[in-house]
Amino acid sequence: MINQEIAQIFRNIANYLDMEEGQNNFFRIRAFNATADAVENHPEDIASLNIYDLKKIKGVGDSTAKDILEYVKNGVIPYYEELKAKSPVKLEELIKIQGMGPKRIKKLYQELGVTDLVSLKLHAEAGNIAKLDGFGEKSQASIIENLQFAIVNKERTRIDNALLIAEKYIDYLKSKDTNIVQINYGGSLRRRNETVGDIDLLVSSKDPVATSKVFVEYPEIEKVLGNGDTKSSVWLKQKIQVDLRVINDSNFGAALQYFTGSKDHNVRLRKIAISKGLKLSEYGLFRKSNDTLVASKTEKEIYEVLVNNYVEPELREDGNELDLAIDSRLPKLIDLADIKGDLQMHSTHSDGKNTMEEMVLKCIDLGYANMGFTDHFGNLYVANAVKEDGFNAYFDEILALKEKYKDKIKVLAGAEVNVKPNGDLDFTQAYLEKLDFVVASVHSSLKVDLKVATDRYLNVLDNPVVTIIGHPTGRIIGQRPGFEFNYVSVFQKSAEKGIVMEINAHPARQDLPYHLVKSAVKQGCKIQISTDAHSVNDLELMKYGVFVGRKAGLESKNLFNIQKQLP
DNA sequence: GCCGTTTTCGGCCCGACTGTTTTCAGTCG
Repeated sequence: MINQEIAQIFRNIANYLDMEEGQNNFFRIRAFNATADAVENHPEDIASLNIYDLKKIKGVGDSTAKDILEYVKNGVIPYYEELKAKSPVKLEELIKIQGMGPKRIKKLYQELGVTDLVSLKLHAEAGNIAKLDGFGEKSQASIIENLQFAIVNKERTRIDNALLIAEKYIDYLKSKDTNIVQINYGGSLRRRNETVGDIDLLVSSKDPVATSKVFVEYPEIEKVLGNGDTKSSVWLKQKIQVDLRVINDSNFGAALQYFTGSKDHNVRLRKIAISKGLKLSEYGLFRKSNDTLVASKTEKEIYEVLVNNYVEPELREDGNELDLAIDSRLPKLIDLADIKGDLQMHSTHSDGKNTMEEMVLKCIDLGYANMGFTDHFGNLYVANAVKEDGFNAYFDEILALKEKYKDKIKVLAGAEVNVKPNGDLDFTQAYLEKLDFVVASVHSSLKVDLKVATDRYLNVLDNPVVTIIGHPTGRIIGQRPGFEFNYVSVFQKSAEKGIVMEINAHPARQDLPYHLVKSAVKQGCKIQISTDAHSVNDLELMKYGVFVGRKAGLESKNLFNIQKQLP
């Protein structure tokens, strides 16, 4: 995904414009920032879009669409290069420092000749900054302190880590402060995005000041970034920012709605409010004519007044979900209870940490109706894959467990078979035909062009033993982008052949990603959510796959039911 | 620069916090 990279460039452009002398750039600056947000939040890789699709993204217009195409083609945006060349200041590195914006950077350059982190440090330590108008001792001290933070790269945090951090923080707050009435996290974490930039906590409290104080006393804090009566921010040792808002309990719903976003969703919802003679803010939904309160206590009331139906947080992205709500066509989203089995897991036969029996017992614990072993098959050296001579030992153990636990769970014999570059399966077909099901997964030749990747899948789909395509894009979040293929033609063919697309629930994969799940379902594919567990504990990662499914609008009827396929 | 159910021009969100002011500018979300 190139989105983040391009978004950052548009932000930098906005910041350079903000530094320009006397120009009235206010709205252009805002437009560039809006484009940056739009690009960053767009679920598809924008490198794969043409000019028409780019311009369909709200916030991307003629000029920025051309910039994006230029960047994808040549790796530079000429206008940005011009701005950089014209400016003596290394804005990109200075702006990373908390509290430094375009105006201050400009002033420091004009008065002291600060152009980069080195000269900034020099002047701060020499005490020159405190002498400037608009700066003081505190600003100078904070610059010195924050200089070390500029080096910390603010990477996005994977949802599983963010969720753990948020839940732990909430537990701490609840245990230390009895003034708290309601507490929840909002933002992209609540919308279940695959990664989050920061964590937003929302609290209603009988004593906001006391709650804010408890918030900044959390032992995991590395640095308090701000601390007011109703709003505070901290940077944790886990390298993630957490923002707190404290509000009245009577408008908790309105505030939660507001702070859950997304921005696009909220903008559209506010417009709907206006069209009904109402106005929506974090303080509630009000009648515009006389400011009387219409709703604020719960999100549900607000949504019901505005769009007839409650919209689940996972769906609140581009605003189109509001049309579905108005027409009462929202999907009834799956939840964890709809998951009846797990069809991708590994045991000690390949690279798993637990024995088959330990895995079976855990799946019984989880209340599943079925489970399938899918140890690696083929020439996957790193994964200690099962070879032809190991097949019987593998298969017989599953048969024994199948018999032993037949009253409690249906144990299935499967395999995760490696797909060769040409789309053939890397195992003797006659063995595979004995299995209950086969997951075909690509583990190598990940860097191929679209045509090769598409043909590879089209060939896999012709093999009658294949039941499920495992982690279809091959991506690892934060490490590698995965390969692209012609989604529509592959999904169409898999729907025709009754071959199922996987949502690999492992938080490092979340593959298919939600926008591709949408596309697969649109083409008629069934979806299987599996954990790809390599240990007993990994079997509990299922919820992350359910999050992806919910974001995609998945209903239980879209889920694969292997029981129906078996004799 | 972007946008449009008042559409090709004329609008474009705003409030909390901080540090510096003595009523506000800059930053941030």
